[in-house]
Amino acid sequence: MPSSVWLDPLPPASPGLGREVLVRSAVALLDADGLERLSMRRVAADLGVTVGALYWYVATKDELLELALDDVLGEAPSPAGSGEWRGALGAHAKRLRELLLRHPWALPLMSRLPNIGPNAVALSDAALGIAAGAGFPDPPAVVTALHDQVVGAALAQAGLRHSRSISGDDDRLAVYLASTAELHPAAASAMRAGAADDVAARSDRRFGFALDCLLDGLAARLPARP
Amino acid sequence: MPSSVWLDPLPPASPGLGREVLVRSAVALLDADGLERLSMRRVAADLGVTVGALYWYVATKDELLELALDDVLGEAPSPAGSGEWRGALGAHAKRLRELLLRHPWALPLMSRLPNIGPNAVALSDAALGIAAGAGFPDPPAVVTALHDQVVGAALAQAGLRHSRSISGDDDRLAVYLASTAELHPAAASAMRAGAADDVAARSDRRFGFALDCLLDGLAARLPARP
DNA sequence: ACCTGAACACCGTTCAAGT
DNA sequence: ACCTGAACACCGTTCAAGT
Repeated sequence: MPSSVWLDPLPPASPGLGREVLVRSAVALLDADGLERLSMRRVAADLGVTVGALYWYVATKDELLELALDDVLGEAPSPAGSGEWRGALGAHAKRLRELLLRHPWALPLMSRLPNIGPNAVALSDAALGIAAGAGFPDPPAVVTALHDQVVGAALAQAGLRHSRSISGDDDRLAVYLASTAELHPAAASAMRAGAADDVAARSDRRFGFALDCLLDGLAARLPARP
Repeated sequence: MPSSVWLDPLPPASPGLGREVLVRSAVALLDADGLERLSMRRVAADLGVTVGALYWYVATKDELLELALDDVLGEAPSPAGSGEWRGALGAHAKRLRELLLRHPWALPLMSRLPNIGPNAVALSDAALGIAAGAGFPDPPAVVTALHDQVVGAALAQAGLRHSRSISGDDDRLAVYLASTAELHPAAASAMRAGAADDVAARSDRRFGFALDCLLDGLAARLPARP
């Protein structure tokens, strides 16, 4: 029976540890060591407490992760509603991408957990408001298109870090690339370029390109204002 | 010291279990129960063998996951190079999306593992060929834009399944929605719609919309042919 | 060459018992 | 109300020992 933390009544403010303390510790550990290395026991150790104590504040590890996910989503300032829609939505997308690159552990969580926390809601509400204000007939479709591009780009960039970490000092990669280059030259040369050291800058450029294309396509579909 | 299965020499064909058997079992279990429930011990049980036996064929669980990821990537037929680029790239994106929706466990893996296997390479090589043939000055940028849109859409849809699974029978969701509707009416009504039962169809429509916008933007940037 | 059996250091979660 | 201590059923990985 799947559920979500956000559906339960808020716990009373307490003299004990408190939920926020758990979440702060979890986010810090997540940022430092990644999703795979986070364990309830590590959070407990970080807080100088026994594992069992955590279960007073949180029913399950997934609940804690839900809270951590929404917590970092709060880092993005709600986009300003004023000004022209294109700049506003573009800036919103860029801020969201930077947030996700700062907290890459949040990406896999979005496919596993509800993600209906208050900060997620506030974020998408603001974006929906901009799209509606611009006159788009289906604001959720617009926001989804942008959101998906951002998440996909952040996920790909997180994945690139792993390909890159094995490329520098390892010449087994060179022989693998040489072997694939015969059948698939274009992909092999793209991978070779991926092993270079300006990955972050190139990812930035490519995201900007994709975002511009998407916004152009959206603009072309905007009905004329009355 | 991170590495990848693909950099190691191929293991000899053997009379024993064989790598392919492990991978087939892993993919089947992954499809049935998801990433979180996959364990080496379950794979071993599925094959009627002891856990330790698996480590003769695979150095680590992550290696097995790398193999499983590339295995399902082989399900997508390489896009046909002939015909006009827009239809070819659009069909490619749609096939990739369907594949990822069939194997949602592959999505989080792409942010954690190298993903440089032969099927991944073949897939992107074919897409790069189409973009290059169309005359785009930077084919990787084109393929990345499409790929990211696909992955983001698939990830969001996988996440929606979780929000939906708690919504049907639970009226705590109704009170949560009511409470957020005051501050964030647009997002709340979008979430309410997300609880309806045509999620898959609406995700299909929205992905088609985003894809069309993106392709329009790309087409507008295509230099005139000589 | 391939596999078993048993061990090691971890997990998430539960729950009596303390304070 | 909050936390400890200890237990339970799991993990991934290693490795001697068997065949």
